[in-house]
Amino acid sequence: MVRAPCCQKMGLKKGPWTPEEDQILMSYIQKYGHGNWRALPKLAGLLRCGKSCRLRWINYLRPDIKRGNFSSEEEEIIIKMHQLLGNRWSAIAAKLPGRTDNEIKNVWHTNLKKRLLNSSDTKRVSKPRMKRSNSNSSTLTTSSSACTSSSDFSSFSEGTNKSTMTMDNNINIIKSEDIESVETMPPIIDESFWSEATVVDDETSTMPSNSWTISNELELVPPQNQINSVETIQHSYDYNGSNFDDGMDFWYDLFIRSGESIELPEF
DNA sequence: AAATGGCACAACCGCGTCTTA
DNA sequence: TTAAGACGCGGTTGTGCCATT
Repeated sequence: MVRAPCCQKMGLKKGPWTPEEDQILMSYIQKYGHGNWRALPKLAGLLRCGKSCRLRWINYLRPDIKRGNFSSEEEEIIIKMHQLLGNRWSAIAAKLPGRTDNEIKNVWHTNLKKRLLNSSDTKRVSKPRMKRSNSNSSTLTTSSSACTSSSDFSSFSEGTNKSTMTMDNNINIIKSEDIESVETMPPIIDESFWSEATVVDDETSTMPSNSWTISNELELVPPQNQINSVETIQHSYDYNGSNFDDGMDFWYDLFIRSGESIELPEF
């Protein structure tokens, strides 16, 4: 399939928007809505491509855009969410009403990233991964491929040849060729895995020895009686999974409550 | 005062995903 | 089921402003 470039038509304007163009776009959308972005510029009388109009509206003209510097609270949320989600700017933006993904991305690259690098060498910044004790770590992958369905994970248990196996809620599974024994597979996890997870206060609760837990370092810790299993089977969180938003509120809450650990349901 | 470098922000580009016919 | 179009996202680039030399 051949994709026609968005702005292939000659004569379409590029570059900074003028106040007049802004006005035209704003009044058109306020009057008719944006509908079909591709058709919008023609209908509105703008010499821009639909993509450019969409971006201008979303990043600048929308009435609910919040202007001004980011508050320290907002920056804190961005940092924490970035630890959790990686460069999923739109997902991060969803947690900051009035802020756009582009804006957050800019703030991150020009400000927060450097600050974080300077702040501490020891503090964890990278994507958290499950603890692993397998020395053959180089064979493991952290694919960013999108999760598809929990059945993928089930089929993995049956010993397919897929190079990477993924499942809902973004537990990403390593290459099947790294797996030596099906007996060492972790239990199959379905959608209830996350929704049933509960937050446990470290101060007052004792973790059951047969439950998987998430440490304050956000690493998935196996139950003590399954420690040996994780020598051959490893999970890692897939922050780029396209279905991740479903469970994001849960993770967001977890981060906001940083310092607590959570208990996952028994498999 | 002019030149230069760095920063912040807006906008573009390419690609993956979703939707529709 | 599949091709085509539209949308949305993340990476990158361009540009203007400001501080420094």
